[in-house]
Amino acid sequence: MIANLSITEENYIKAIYHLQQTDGNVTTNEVAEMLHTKAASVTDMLKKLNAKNIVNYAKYQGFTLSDDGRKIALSIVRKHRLWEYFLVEKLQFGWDEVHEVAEELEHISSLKLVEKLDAFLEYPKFDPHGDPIPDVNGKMVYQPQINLTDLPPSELAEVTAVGSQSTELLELLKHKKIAIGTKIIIKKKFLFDNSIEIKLQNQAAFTISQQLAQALFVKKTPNE
Amino acid sequence: MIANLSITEENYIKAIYHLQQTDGNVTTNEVAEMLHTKAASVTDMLKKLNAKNIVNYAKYQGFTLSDDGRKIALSIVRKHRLWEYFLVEKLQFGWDEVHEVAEELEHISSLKLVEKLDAFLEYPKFDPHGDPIPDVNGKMVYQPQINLTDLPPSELAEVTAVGSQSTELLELLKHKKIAIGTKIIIKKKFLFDNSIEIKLQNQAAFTISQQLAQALFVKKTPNE
DNA sequence: TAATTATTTTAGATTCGCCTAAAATATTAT
DNA sequence: ATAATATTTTAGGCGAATCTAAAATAATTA
Ligand SMILES: [Mn+2]
Ligand SMILES: [Mn+2]
Ligand SMILES: [Mn+2]
Ligand SMILES: [Mn+2]
Repeated sequence: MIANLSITEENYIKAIYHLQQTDGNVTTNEVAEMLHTKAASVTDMLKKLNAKNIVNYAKYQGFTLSDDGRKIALSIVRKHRLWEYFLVEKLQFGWDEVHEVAEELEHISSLKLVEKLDAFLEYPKFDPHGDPIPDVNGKMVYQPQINLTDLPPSELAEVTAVGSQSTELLELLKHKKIAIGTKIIIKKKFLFDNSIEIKLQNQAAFTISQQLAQALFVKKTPNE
Repeated sequence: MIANLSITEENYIKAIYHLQQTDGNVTTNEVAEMLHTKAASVTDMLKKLNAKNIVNYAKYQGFTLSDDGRKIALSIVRKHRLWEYFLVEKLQFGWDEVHEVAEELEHISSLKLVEKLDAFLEYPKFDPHGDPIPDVNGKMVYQPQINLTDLPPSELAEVTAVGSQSTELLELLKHKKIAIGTKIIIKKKFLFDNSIEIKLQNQAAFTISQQLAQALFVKKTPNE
């Protein structure tokens, strides 16, 4: 059951995992776009992963991860998010700076390292972007959250996650002083451009774009 | 000046660095042996590194690192030893378990990561095996130390470093309760097999082999 | 349904790191 | 100095991961 995969193979497996979270069945072009490579390269890799029983693949039909594939993907996601947590909490990185570094660290193979790191960090449940960290067995906390655009006006909510790790998004959030845990109330929705007027604690209300609202996930907070 | 080297290239550069510490001029076969590869592969890589001005190489003449090459090597050694320190001091690894993991971690490219890690560890000067950690500028503490075989009898000394990171050596040292910092006195040298009778604090004297003695480096301690 | 367009796969090359076998060069022994 | 041996380099090839261009298949549109 011990995998011994190349960094490239691991990156493909993780990409397929993330794509099938939203899409179900994954396509060649989606993977190519996500990994900044070409469709032909993806097909080559799919044949390899299929031969290793990591992916269920039939020509022209799309594909999904096998059970083994999903386990591997979860172990990579686990490492990625644990390292991100380490970078932010222990090394004082900004939450907008950690993704690229974790992209490398997630490929360090030592199992012992992951478990010791997890213990050192005291078994965190969420990474700095609000995404759940799988445990040793691949289990993670399900956080019931909704998109900010689906939050009704006047209800207090708390930011739980962001929809992407792009520098651009995180830069904007930093400027607007919005982070994981920030309390938010929707004041008004504008139908013209789907922009939303929101209010944070101890701050004047301001308006954010539809794009930004869609990138924010929240959970409703008991209005104490 | 930014390098962007493959992991393989980095491993060659580090190997050449270590070999030239003892040998001065380095040979193809030495590198091949250290990296468990073949002489022909080393020649291929030397051409590449020569083209990048990382090594001074002339056919059949042996080679050394260029100034650039040395800088690169030092930055890899710095990362390797910082990570080893991290693994032992923060994650509670044994000193005999960290070398292989650091062999991977040393290739993580983020400069910011190294500096933040160094700060987090409070700028350690030596790794768990007693080897000095280069600072950002490649400078490291010179520790005047001698081989245990050169220590005169009856002089109190302290173990400062070990000559290799092999599991076999570290296992033996653990069993004999010898570590970095351990105080040692030589009781007697046996000419027949160059074995040495030594005594540690609060322990009965025992004899160690020539091979083991050669793997230990010490500094003389003011006999308070 | 048939034609057009989009997607996916194959074919054929390229680069990197590695190998074995043979040739070139250097070293050592006679 | 010449021969034998050791070391290093070259020649030629292989697998992994990538690419472009062309062919195969699927999906969409007319
Ligand atoms: Mn990655
Ligand atoms: Mn994250
Ligand atoms: Mn290495
Ligand atoms: Mn070390």
